[in-house]
Amino acid sequence: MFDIRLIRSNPELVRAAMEKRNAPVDLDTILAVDARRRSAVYEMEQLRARQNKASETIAQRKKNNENADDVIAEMKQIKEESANLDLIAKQAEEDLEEILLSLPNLPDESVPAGKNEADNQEIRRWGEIPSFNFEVRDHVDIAEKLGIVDFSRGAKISGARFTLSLGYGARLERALINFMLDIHTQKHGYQEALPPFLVNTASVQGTGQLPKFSADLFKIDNTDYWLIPTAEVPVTNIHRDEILSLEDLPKYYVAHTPCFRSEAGSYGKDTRGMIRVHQFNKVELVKFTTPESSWEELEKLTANAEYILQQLGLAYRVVCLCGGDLGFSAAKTYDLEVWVPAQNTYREISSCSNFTDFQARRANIRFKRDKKPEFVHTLNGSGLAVGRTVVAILENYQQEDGSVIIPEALRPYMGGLSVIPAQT
RNA sequence: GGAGGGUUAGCAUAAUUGGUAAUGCACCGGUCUUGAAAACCGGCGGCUUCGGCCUUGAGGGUUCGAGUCCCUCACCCUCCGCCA
Repeated sequence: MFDIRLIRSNPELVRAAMEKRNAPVDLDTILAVDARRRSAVYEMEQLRARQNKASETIAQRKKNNENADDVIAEMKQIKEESANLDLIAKQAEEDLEEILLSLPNLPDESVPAGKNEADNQEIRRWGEIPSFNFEVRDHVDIAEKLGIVDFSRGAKISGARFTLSLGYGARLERALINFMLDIHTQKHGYQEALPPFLVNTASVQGTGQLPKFSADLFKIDNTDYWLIPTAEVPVTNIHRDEILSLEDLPKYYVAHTPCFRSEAGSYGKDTRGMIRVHQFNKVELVKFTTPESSWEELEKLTANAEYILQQLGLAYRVVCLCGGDLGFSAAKTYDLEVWVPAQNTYREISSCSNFTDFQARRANIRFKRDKKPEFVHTLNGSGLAVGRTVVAILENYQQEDGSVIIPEALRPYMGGLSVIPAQT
């Protein structure tokens, strides 16, 4: 949520920031709505003040057993006047709120300018891209041959963009989930959370998916429940409408949940395989921090996600999203992109963002260190997207005979298995 | 699903027939003190055009006036029923 006072006091800064995002806004209209709202509210308050005075008089007279009919008559008249004013003021407030809720976060100064994905800035690379002396297969071929993912039955049970993992495929997902959770809880100091997968409208608005992006979400009919598109939603909302104490910060949570996405508008994109599906597993990292420490915490969070890829021996690069590619709520985002051999390119496997006080303002998450409560900063990042990690492992560790080597760090979680054997 | 009880500031607790939210703890500032504690004084939810306005789970209604009465909804607790 945007702070209207920032727009009032520094419209040029806001204008420049939104241009960087490639999402120019009509600040004059906003300021006009704000002015309208302020004068309407002021007018209404003046009338209220009269009302309160008269009301006091009535109470006083009644106490003294005096007649108050004249004042009551006056009050009735004021009431009629105020009904209309009240409506105007409320409408103006709603108008402004609607606009403010639809404004994206301000990008940080360090975010590179740019229109889209092509303008993102590569920060660093890690690991060696594997070379194969045979024709590489994509994860769909590999998985089907191994009998560990059944795409057609996934489609039969539910529809397109749903997968059914079986045997070692299901085991591999479970192993990855446990592996990631163990590292983040034991090595990186995150508290494990297992949140609800259905959340109410207030929660989805708190993290910024609503009201603008309802089309990306699944909604349960006849209820106020939405399927979570990421654990970010329930976990960030753990502290909605709360005031934390300074000693509570920073707070680290890690959660594994399935994620549900409608993928509206992605027709024709990644239609094959498990890169883009309606339901996938993800281990998510969420942080609540003080404003002054959030940038440092973003670097640490990103490093925590990278550590998983390093342990798995998967080559990746870190990319800083440019203004035009930045998500609605984020002030800055690093994407981790893992090497996908069959596509001969890097693909997103984690997205680590600092939301500054944007979500905290919407969800009313504060902390107290002096007199006044202040908004916390929230951050989150995938640590990692499990389905895409499976894709990366299958493709990067494939062997000519169709078998797939299990990365060493993962073997304890696979009952000691070192290779998913080829089917004969 | 049924019956009953509840939701007031960071926390905890008040508020005759409807008369305009009181108090304690915690916290912050001050006085006092070598320093601290205690005591005392002030502050202690949001907004403000500094006149004020708003705030008792949410939204409506009745009324000149609602924490209080009525309706709808959410959540919590207890019991009954059903259930993995």
